[in-house]
Amino acid sequence: VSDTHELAEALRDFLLRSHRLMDRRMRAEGVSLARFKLLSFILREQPVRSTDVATAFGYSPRTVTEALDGLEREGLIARQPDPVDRRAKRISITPVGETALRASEPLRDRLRDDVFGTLSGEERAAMAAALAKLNHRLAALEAPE
Amino acid sequence: VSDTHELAEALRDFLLRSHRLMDRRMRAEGVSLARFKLLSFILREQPVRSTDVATAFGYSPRTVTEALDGLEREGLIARQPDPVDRRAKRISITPVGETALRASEPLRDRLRDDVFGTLSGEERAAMAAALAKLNHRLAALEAPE
DNA sequence: AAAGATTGATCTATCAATCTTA
DNA sequence: TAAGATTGATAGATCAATCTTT
Repeated sequence: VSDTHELAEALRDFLLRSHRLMDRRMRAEGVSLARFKLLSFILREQPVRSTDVATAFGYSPRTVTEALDGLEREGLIARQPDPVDRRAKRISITPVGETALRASEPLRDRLRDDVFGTLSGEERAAMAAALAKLNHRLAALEAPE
Repeated sequence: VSDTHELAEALRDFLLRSHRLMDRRMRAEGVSLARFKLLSFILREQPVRSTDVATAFGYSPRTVTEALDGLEREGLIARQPDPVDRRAKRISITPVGETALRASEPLRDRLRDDVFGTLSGEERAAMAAALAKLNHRLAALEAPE
């Protein structure tokens, strides 16, 4: 297939650089992008279990425990024993965590719009459609039974 | 700006998952995707310095030293003192490294074509054009003087 | 046996600091 | 002073193994 090489490179380049930019700026005024996403999810779905986070984000269990440890260490979330299942813990966001989340939200939105705003509505739609195809194909390759 | 949220999520989701897939499969028969890229560059440009690698990939110096340490530990590359600049080292690929690189190449190409092959030529071209715009915009934001 | 959570070892990446040489 | 390379501390992600409870 022609020209997939350059396309893949450009895609990876964009991810790496946009992630670096957003992370750097967001961290300076509150929470990193990765933490922002976790906190958003926890706020929306709380009380939530570790395994729910892993499923929702497609992360490995290890990644989630590690991330939650960090958030808990800084008092942004709390873990409490699940009253009905003694294997599980219920994760909730703290007032400190909610404040940090709210503080970072406008910056995140502004940066994202700054970047994606260079595309026209048609271009964004075309890109979304292409990504949907790609993600669908990827799902097929991941589970090749 | 409308619908940038879903677009950004889809993009991030695709990159995370495609990277995981390629890395898993490639590692099983040779080298990871990240190492593959480094080895390709070193093979093409050798003898090369650490700072050249950092510049070419947009990586931090720390990332490069760490990566080269790993490659050297497994005998895929060698570092030698630069004869004319005693601060520098010249990095070259070893026969073992070249073999590992060649072994992984077909797999990498096949996987990439498997994924991107679901898009038509027009779709790939549109996506490449959009990414070029995005990367250009990102560069402007990175250096905001 | 399977599910929920954690831990150990490792890779890829960052920032910030340091050391040597130019 | 600046450039080339390294090191220390840390974040974010993987796989594989373990421990407790269902």
